[in-house]
Amino acid sequence: MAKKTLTTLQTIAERLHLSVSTVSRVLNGKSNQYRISSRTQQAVRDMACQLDFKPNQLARSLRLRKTQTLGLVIPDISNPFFAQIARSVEIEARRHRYSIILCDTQESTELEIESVRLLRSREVEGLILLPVGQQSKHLTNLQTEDFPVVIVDRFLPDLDLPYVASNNYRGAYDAVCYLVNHSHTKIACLQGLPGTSPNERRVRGYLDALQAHNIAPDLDLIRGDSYGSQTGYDQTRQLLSEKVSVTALFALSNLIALGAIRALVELNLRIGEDISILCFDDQPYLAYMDPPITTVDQQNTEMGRLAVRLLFEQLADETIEKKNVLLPTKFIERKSVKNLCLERRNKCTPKH
Amino acid sequence: MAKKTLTTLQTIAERLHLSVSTVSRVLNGKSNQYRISSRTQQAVRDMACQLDFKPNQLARSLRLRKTQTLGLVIPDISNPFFAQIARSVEIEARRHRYSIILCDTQESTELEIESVRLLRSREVEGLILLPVGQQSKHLTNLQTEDFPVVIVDRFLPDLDLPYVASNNYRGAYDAVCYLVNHSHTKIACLQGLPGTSPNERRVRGYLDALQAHNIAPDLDLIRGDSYGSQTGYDQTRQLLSEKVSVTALFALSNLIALGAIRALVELNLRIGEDISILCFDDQPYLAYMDPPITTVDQQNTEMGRLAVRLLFEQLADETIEKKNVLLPTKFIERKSVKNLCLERRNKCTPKH
DNA sequence: TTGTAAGCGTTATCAT
DNA sequence: ATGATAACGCTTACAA
Repeated sequence: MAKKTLTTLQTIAERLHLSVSTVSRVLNGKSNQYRISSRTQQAVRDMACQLDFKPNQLARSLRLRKTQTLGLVIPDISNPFFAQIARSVEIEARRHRYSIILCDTQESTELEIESVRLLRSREVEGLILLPVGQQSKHLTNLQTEDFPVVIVDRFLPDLDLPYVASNNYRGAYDAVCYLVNHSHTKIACLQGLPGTSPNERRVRGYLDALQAHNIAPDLDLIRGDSYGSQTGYDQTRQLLSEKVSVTALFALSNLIALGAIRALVELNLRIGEDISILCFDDQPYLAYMDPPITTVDQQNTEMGRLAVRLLFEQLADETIEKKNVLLPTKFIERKSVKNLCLERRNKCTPKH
Repeated sequence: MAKKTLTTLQTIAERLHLSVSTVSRVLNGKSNQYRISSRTQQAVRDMACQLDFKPNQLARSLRLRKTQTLGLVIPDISNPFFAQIARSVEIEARRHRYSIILCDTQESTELEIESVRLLRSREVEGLILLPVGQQSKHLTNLQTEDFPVVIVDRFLPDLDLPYVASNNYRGAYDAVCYLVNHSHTKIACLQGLPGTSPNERRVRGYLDALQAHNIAPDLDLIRGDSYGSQTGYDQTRQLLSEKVSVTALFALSNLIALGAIRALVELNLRIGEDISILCFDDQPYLAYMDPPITTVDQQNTEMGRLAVRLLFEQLADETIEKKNVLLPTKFIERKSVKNLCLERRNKCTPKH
């Protein structure tokens, strides 16, 4: 194999009988500042181009103590919800000439711990962290060392780190109001991962909306333990074998809804007729189902962009003014909820 | 703000009145090799732990000329197909203790060029590249400098770089055979991005399958110019307004199918009854549509894993034996294709 | 207008 | 069994 002889400042300098400093200065656009002759400038540039010189960012980073790199820690990049966030994070970071090191934690706190350590070891300047979310103590030192970080989606109640998330409470509250206004009172809640903030907020919104309409919540109607589709399927089958009076399902993720829908189809229940369904996280296909599914959409792209923006604010300012952002959700009405009765109930307003 | 005073080998060495070399050796598990006293070993380890020492990988990489990093270049990470590949790449890389720098090229060759340059500048040891795929000359120097790289999904005919992709030709061929065996002869092909290898191979499979059954292909039935859903919608509307006799649609991506389905619904055509549809790229929701959609599934996870494996083979061996892999697709029969006639046609076998 | 030299944090080579 | 030193490729005072 041909010897891999890479081009460095040294190489260029030698060929032109110059010092590395001069070459470095030219290539960093400091020619004017150092009054480098235009002849030299041209020669350096030409040679750099000719040799296809690529500055070694490693050396640069080491010297400058600046890596132009952010860490992105995500529970499951193959989940479209996370993938959309990842995309906007990458794009926004690149706008600032930063690169992204990606870690998929596979929904494991253990891998999350390892990932954060790894990324810090690689001297990333900051972290965009979508935590698994059920534990938080492994993140306390990020706080005490005030290492630049922005938490996204699932935040940690007992940790005071800046975050950006959807207004899950409000989104759920509004959704349940919508159901109630369509005269549903027996509404099951197919929840995601208990103990994670989006889940807790949504469940709280569900409960509060019911109470605001003087409907006594039945805690037994809250079922499930993960954001995946299997749970949606299992819980729906189980539930409908017990509680036949349920008229609507509120699924806390689109995958849960997918599972639920399969169960309903198997049970020969017509969606939007025999039973209504409504779910969190819009995805393109939901508009194409039969019937199209009514959803609570999150602003994924905005979430990613904002996270990066907040991170850069931390990197720039000495004064880290902790700023948390809750993005509004967007209710998308389609055809999966039946209006059981034509007269509307009283209008509703959320508590928080 | 508290001064950011990071712990280095130096710090530990000073505190223990040792040299950095000794500390380095202990922390790199070379204690035995250098016969370091167990007392020293213990002291070093304790201090490292106490100070929460994280070795600076930048310095390490620079010195060792080994970054333990791969570059992943992807046209659109928010596309579930790509996201699934990305995930398996990340997981497989991590198994080898490698990190991933992610670049989303937004389907732009220009950004692809920039990304490759950037990644090489960051001294990644190898590249997993999912090219935009319509141009290739900007990648020739990867070949001439034999920089370790594996191309995934879309490969470049005039470039001799190792790749892993699905057997798109065979997948399409089989799918069209299936349609023909269900007595369809007027089959439209809703294609993706022309000029990209998966598209060309699939179209070729489509044509060959028709010819193998003595059906003269009508080139006017091949429509479309991108993998997105808008194309699927537009082309389907257009097509059905012109060619009413078409009985089946073969969509070359699931997004195209989604668009097509919307068009069909709007036209009041019942899928699997009035018209049949079949598409590439299985996604979870396709099983839940009404009717469930028959698809040609690709082994995304395997593709990512294999790509990393091929890349590591390159990194290990001096002898770069170029190895290309075509993964078989998997035909998933559901309910979206109607059998127009009960007697079957003759069995089919592909040409390649 | 350009060169010299120190240093970023690590590891490898050669001493002792 | 441990230490001193050079080097990885780059930037930046400080010289000249």
